[in-house]
Amino acid sequence: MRVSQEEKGRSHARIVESAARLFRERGLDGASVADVMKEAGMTHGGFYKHFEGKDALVEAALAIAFDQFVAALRGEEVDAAVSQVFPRLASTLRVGEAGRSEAAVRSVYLSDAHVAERGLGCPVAALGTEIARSSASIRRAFGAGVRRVVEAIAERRRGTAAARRAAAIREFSMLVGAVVIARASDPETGEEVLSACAGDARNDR
Amino acid sequence: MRVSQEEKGRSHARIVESAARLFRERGLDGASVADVMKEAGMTHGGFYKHFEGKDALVEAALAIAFDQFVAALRGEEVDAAVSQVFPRLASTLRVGEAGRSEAAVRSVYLSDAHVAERGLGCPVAALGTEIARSSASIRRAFGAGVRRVVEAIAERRRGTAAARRAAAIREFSMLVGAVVIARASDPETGEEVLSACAGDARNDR
DNA sequence: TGTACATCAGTGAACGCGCGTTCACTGATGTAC
DNA sequence: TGTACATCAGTGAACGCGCGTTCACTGATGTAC
Repeated sequence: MRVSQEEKGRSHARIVESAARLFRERGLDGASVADVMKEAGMTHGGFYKHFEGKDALVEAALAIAFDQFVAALRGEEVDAAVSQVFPRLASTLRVGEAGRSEAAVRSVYLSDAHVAERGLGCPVAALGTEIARSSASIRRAFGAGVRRVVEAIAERRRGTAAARRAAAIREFSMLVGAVVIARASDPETGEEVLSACAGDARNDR
Repeated sequence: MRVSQEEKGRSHARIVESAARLFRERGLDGASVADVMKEAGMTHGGFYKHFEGKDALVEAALAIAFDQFVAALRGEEVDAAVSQVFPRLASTLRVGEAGRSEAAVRSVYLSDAHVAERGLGCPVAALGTEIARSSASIRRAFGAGVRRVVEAIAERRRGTAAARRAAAIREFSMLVGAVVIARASDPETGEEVLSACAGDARNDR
């Protein structure tokens, strides 16, 4: 039966949010269109009234996953579930003070909560290697998300614009690598990697 | 028809090597058992004379992918195709001198050749986020590979054993993150990330 | 060393299954008058 | 404001397809004597 335009809008939002979580949890291949529609409280047939196909859903899901993640990095209001994954960022990171602000991003990104919660965490650490094999259009959307993340991290740093940006890229790369490795390894190896990356280089020299 | 034990051994090796390349190129889900067997010059039915199932093949493929990668990092003899991806490491990195040796690992890992050649490059950057969703047994094999890589990188550094190891983990995490991001993004974003990570932090301060 | 026979690596058809997508249908919504 | 009708969001069965795995079969290899 037909539903109202407002109801359709709400359905659309539920589909995208379910996709954003399920893709990060189970991977792009591991979450089917039917899984996403079921999670959104519908049956799979109606999906094509909202999207051209699965690839379009992936792009929409990536966009809101990056929205949520960047908002958390900026210390903006995020919904309750997301703020459970990035708690300290949401509550303390609005402070402009550079040193502490940088350290907070690192410790929250490498936290057990974030490593354990793929579905609500960083889309790069959740999906990176699979996106690399996706269409150019999906990779363009992903790259745009990466640039927004880099800007959010760079804002918390000192120095010239170029230096802050380069440092933010190096920091983000290390964080992504650490969480990817930790999630893909046995717990002991994972914990060693996380704690080595959580410490600053100066502590070990 | 039955073949000799030597022939079976050669078949086994061809299957594992095809798998090691195809899994890295196409992903664990993207490369089927039939694809791997075809690449090895056989039909899919015979696969189960060699492995219990696809998971066992994934473990064997990861083991030799890490073997090749660690050998390249150590500057040991590797086969011609692999040395095309890691050329400078194979030829110059046997030198024990720390500073230059570290820089060589970084520049080779971040090279265009490595970023472009998923199939023969670092298994972590090629498969990390998919392995994270695999069985505990596969993750244990992966973690063991990660530890071997960390040891190979740590050997090229100065300082106490613990400091070298921690620094190697941070360096490897950054390299993995940078290549994962570069491959998953549009070319412009990818190049910015690679060049920011190739430069040392001191250049931007 | 030769012979008879059991073994088993590899083939290719077949299996059940879940996938992305299509389609005829339903009935409430939105619109034209 | 009320009526008649076109629209279309959502349902659930069905599609073709490729997947991992199984199986009967073949015939060279390996072994027992």
